[in-house]
Amino acid sequence: MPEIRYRQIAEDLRKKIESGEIDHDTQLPTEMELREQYDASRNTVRDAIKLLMTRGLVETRPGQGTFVVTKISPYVTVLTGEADASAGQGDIYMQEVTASRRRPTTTDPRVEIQKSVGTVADALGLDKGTTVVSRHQQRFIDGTPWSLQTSFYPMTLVVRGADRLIQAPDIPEGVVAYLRNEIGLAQVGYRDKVTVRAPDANETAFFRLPDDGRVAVFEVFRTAFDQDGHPFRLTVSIYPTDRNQFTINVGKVPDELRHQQESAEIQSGHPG
Amino acid sequence: MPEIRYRQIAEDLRKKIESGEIDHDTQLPTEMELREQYDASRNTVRDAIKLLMTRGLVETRPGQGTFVVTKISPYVTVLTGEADASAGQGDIYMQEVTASRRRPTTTDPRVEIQKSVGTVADALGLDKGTTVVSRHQQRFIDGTPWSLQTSFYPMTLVVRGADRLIQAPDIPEGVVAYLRNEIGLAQVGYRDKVTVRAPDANETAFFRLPDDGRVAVFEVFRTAFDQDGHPFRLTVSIYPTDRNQFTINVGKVPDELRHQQESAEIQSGHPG
DNA sequence: GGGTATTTGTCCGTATGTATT
DNA sequence: AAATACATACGGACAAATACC
Repeated sequence: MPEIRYRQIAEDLRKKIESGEIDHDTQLPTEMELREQYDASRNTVRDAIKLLMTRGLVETRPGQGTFVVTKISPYVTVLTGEADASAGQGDIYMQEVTASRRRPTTTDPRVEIQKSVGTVADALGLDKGTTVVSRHQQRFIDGTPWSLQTSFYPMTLVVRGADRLIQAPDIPEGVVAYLRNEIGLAQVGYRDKVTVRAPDANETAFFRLPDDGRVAVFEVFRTAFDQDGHPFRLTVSIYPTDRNQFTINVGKVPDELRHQQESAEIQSGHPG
Repeated sequence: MPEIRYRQIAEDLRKKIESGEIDHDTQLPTEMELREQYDASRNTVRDAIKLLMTRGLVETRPGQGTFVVTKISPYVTVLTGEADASAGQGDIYMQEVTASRRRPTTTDPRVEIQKSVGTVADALGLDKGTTVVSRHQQRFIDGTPWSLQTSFYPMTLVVRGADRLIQAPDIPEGVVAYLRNEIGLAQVGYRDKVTVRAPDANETAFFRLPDDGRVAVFEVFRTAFDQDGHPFRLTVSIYPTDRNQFTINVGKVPDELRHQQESAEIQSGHPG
């Protein structure tokens, strides 16, 4: 154990939190009170609190105090669906297994024509700088920001006749079904790559994350393949790690009986 | 943009880093130099550096300086293998697609008899407190800590004849193959749940992570099901998020041609 | 709405400790 | 042993956000 003051204080507070002595969503003593309790300076107490913050145990609210964070029941996304997913609701082809009545809503896609950068060109098997169509959406669950999603398609698909990719703000039957019906392009499989990184400024704002990099985000790259084994779409989805989890089913698995924990809590909800 | 001094300084440094003006693995100006450059106090400069640290852009080394972090090429783990995985090498049943010559090594399992806690009992469909066998392993790639893995089996499997679960330190043909041959229990599928959380003290030490909670860990729960649709194993695997990534293949996907980036770097290697 | 007390956020200066070269 | 650079700890001052009257 370190003899360093602010770590000792943080350790002591951590124990009190995890033992339940200080309950969820309740307030810690103020910095002045802690300063007296531990006979340390206010800055040292603040260093201890900062440590607990990066560890995700507490949060501070200016003008109010320091509070033990409330765990929110996570959104569950199943990454293994049908390979030929004709899931039907526009670009939302990832199936969601969530608690009862949770329902995702989605903004209309923002459609752009772009030069493909390295990552996109790489995944789609194109040369860097090739023109691609991007369709960007914000997704919410019960009104709270859930995910940012951008799909990239080679411009050649539009040339081949799928012109609604760049026209229609929304494609009700789903892009996969549309491409199959319109130009005979079928999705036979996809590959997901899941990584974690710090959020950028846009993501921090949209998800209302703390503006230091404490809460990381999942970055899911989904590359879809057609009947010839060629990639024809890259979808990049971003999810905050503090309220999301993924499920992957392989082989024969029973349906998930979702024993919903009673302690289901309202979305944390900084009053701000 | 905020008029807050330490955020301005952090922003300015971030731009210089991301524009490449300060290259990877090179040193930033010292705190004293930054103090003069920005005409701020040393503490304010340090606040800026702390912000860049939680965002994972720089790292500090006492006695040396502040350095731009070097991204390390990630270990890639494929979560979708064969449902009846008889993968052959003991408890390592997750297939690894990694750069050339990377090879995992594994410690002998530490075998324990435990009372199942909530999570384990839940996943295995047992009552809380039921006896289970746990087999814990540390896994390395090229000698660097890669993953911590613990598998839980109901004690009833041992009663049914699979006594090497509690005896043998290692089961060369793999636990799945052993259970099939010994007691006719076949794995027909599994379900993975992937979450991210802050590391605990053990994990921080084993992975040699910074001792604040900056670097989170993946927590992968794999529940394996037998031919009757009953869960018979829970495996919990921990991976640091800063050097791991997961791949999920669904449907028909081409083999991955791993265009290894030339910039492959040695493991970051805090000299500590 | 306004004013005030409370609480955290920012910024400064200084001193001393610890790790590395 | 000495110099350098970051880490810890203290104290003080003022700003900003919030709650309450």
